[in-house]
Amino acid sequence: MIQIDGRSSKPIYEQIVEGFKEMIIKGILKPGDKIPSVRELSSIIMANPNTVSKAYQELERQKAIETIRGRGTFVAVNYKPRVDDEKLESLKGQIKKIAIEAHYMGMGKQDVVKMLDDIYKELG
Amino acid sequence: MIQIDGRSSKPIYEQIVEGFKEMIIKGILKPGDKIPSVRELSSIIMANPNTVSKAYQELERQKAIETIRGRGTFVAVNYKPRVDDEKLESLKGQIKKIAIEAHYMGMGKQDVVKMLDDIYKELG
Amino acid sequence: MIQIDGRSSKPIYEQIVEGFKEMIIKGILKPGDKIPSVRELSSIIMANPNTVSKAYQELERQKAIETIRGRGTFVAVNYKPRVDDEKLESLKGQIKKIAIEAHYMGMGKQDVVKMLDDIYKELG
Amino acid sequence: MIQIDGRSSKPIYEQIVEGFKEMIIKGILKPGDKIPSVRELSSIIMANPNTVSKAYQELERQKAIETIRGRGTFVAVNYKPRVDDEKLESLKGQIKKIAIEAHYMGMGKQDVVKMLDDIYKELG
DNA sequence: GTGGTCTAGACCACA
DNA sequence: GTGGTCTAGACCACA
Repeated sequence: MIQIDGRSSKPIYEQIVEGFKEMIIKGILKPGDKIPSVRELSSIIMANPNTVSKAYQELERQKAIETIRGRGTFVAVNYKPRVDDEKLESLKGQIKKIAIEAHYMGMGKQDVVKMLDDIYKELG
Repeated sequence: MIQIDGRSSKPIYEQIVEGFKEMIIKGILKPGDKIPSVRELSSIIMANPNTVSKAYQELERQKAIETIRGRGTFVAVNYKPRVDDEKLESLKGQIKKIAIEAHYMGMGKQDVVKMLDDIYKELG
Repeated sequence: MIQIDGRSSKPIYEQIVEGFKEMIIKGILKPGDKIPSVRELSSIIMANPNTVSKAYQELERQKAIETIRGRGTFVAVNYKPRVDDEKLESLKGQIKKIAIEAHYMGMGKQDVVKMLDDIYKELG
Repeated sequence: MIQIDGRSSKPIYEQIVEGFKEMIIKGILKPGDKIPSVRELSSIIMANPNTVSKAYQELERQKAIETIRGRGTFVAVNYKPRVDDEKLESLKGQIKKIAIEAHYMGMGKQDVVKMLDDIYKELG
């Protein structure tokens, strides 16, 4: 299901959040699909339930998933993109960072766009 | 000179590193240009000297700047891009994250490429 | 009849309790009216019978409904308001919380009173 | 400083969140004021640092406070009310609940408005 | 020192 | 069983 890299500098809860969002975008998980309970996932990926819980709460805050009392947790059915000024600014900052880093690796705009192409192919 | 945002979630030392690299790419700083000493910069941006020092060490490790004993610190003159496999993988990961986040903000590939265009215009 | 939102953060049994009290205040349910049995309601709203039972017990404790052995459950006929000090304090706390939250949404006292007006119109 | 009631059914972290917002509204804490560090407050109110941390993160998410790296945590200076549809709906629901509960305590609209008056006097 | 992350483990309300 | 809350305690990056 979700691949967790304990050696990564990226926090586990963040890997979980991104992992689910990626699977949803790829269509591996569809709106309305049930996802594992906190306890289930924590035992699967061998992480503490609190860590998984933190990830789920973040995903719920972002409206990517929703919990239905007594039924479980599901991929949100009515996700509406939220255009948040602050988030947009953050995204721009991240892109700028990538452009700079790419440049320092000898890569120009073409190369970055190429990588972007590959990513989008992977995401389907 | 360099803009530091203490409110940002991005560590200050990282902001310094990125700030210098950005100024170098934009040509505001040219190879051979002298940059402020750790003490100078730390007093200018009101940051802990240790923080500035850490940033300079990172810039030096990346060969973006070089220190000449007794003379000061300078923008590296003969920077050679390094195509590090590990870094390339990290870059790809960052781009994927951006694609996913953009998607969750209702933005598709076109929009991301558009933002990339703007960034490259800004970097000149 | 009663609308239950499993996605709400509000417990289902609480939604049932509030739902009945609202219908009674609105006059949709009148003193002496029969209400569904636990089993009936639980199958209607697709909830666990234990959940409905808990709600009914709470409503009974508050004297809003009463069960007559062998006959069924009914809206209480002679409801007497109870001015419980503890409850009054709790109510005040809830109102304070609303005032604070409203303030943080840029709403002043006027706006809250306006909302209160609307609510009372809705309740009839 | 902040009063925590361990006997309350309201979670400690929520009491902290509300407590700060109340003090800010009352003007006891002003924009730019420093608030205790997580560790300080946790030792003051004798709660676990994690609990305080959770409260601070929530306050930061709500833009009520902000952390400046290496300087500490402060009451936000540029708070802008956010008019969130969902939050507005939730507020309405809470007000309705109050109206219903008040009614069941024999209190009408006038009484609720009176309580609201008192609250706003207290908040200043 | 300061906050962020994580684990282990407990208790509780809810369904 | 399920998620939410909390404690105790550890480790780490950052300043």
